[in-house]
Parts: sequence; structure tokens; C-alpha cells
Amino acid sequence: MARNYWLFKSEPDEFSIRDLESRPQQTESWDGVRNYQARNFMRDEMKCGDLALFYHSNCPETGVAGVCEITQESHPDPTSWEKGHKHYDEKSSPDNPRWFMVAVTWRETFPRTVTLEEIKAHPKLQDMRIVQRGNRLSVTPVAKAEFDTICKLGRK
DNA sequence: GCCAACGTTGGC
DNA sequence: GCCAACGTTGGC
Repeated sequence: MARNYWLFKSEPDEFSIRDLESRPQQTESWDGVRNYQARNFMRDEMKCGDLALFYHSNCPETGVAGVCEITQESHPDPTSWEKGHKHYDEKSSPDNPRWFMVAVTWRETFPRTVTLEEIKAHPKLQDMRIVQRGNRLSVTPVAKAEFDTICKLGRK
């Protein structure tokens, strides 16, 4: 089975690729996703071994900062039933979880960020959801060719 | 900080 | 099931 490719958005003030790199085993649960489409991608389609672009949003240099790998497939997100948690949802419970998360492991931080501006200007990256107006999904699928193109840009 | 775009909620 | 109101996202 071919692996799939993804893009994960995160505000670096909250959680950056450097944060992931410095976690134990360089691994962290991607909790807090509260959007059904993004949840369904994680729950139904992500497999161990899939690779993901780590995108920094809402910051001085928005763009792809590196790569991580899905190392644990989806399971219920316990922060969803933790009262007082920022992402608490009263309709989610251990018996009937509404939200799911995967775990990701750091793979590389690019020597330079591939900026949104650059992605928007690149002829091969025009179909990426990140360049489409008003796109707010925090987890999106990416084509292998797009993934490879971005890695090439980030590594040089 | 602004504001357009979007997803969700809830009254009807 | 419609849709207006609302809250959030995220580029700028």
C-alpha cells in the first residue's frame, strides 16, 4: 500500500516544529482538532508511515517548516472530555468519543521555511488547498508530487 | 488589529 | 431543512 501525504497546520506560538523536535522520542499527539473534515482524514485515512508537511500559520513567516511522520494511528482525543480544557467538548466522552487524534514524530526541519508566498508562486503547487482562498482546514491531504516539490525547496 | 471566509448553532 | 447569527481562522 502506498503511503499518503498530508499537511498539518499549527501556530508556532502554540506548537512549532522545534517543539516537536524537542519532545520525548520527538513524538507528540496531535490533539485539539475540532473540525469534522479534519477529524475524518485523521480517523479514516491516516496510516502509520504516512508523511506530513508541518506548516506554521499565523506567524511572521508562514509556510512549511519541515516534515513529520504518522507513528500512531487514530484514537480518541482525551482532551475532548477534560473539563476546563481549551478544547473541551461536552458532547464527547470516553464511551462515545467525538474527536480523534494521531501521534506524529519529527523527521526533519528544513534549513529554510518554504513560505506561503513561494508556494503561491510555484506552478506545480497551485492545487494545494493551502493556496486556495479562505481555506481553514488544519489537516489536508497533499499529493506526493507536491510533497516532493516542497521538500526539494526546503532542503536547498 | 482588521476583516473576509468559513463552519457551527439554533430558532423557526 | 433553511438560513441568520455567531465564533473562529488566518493572511495581511
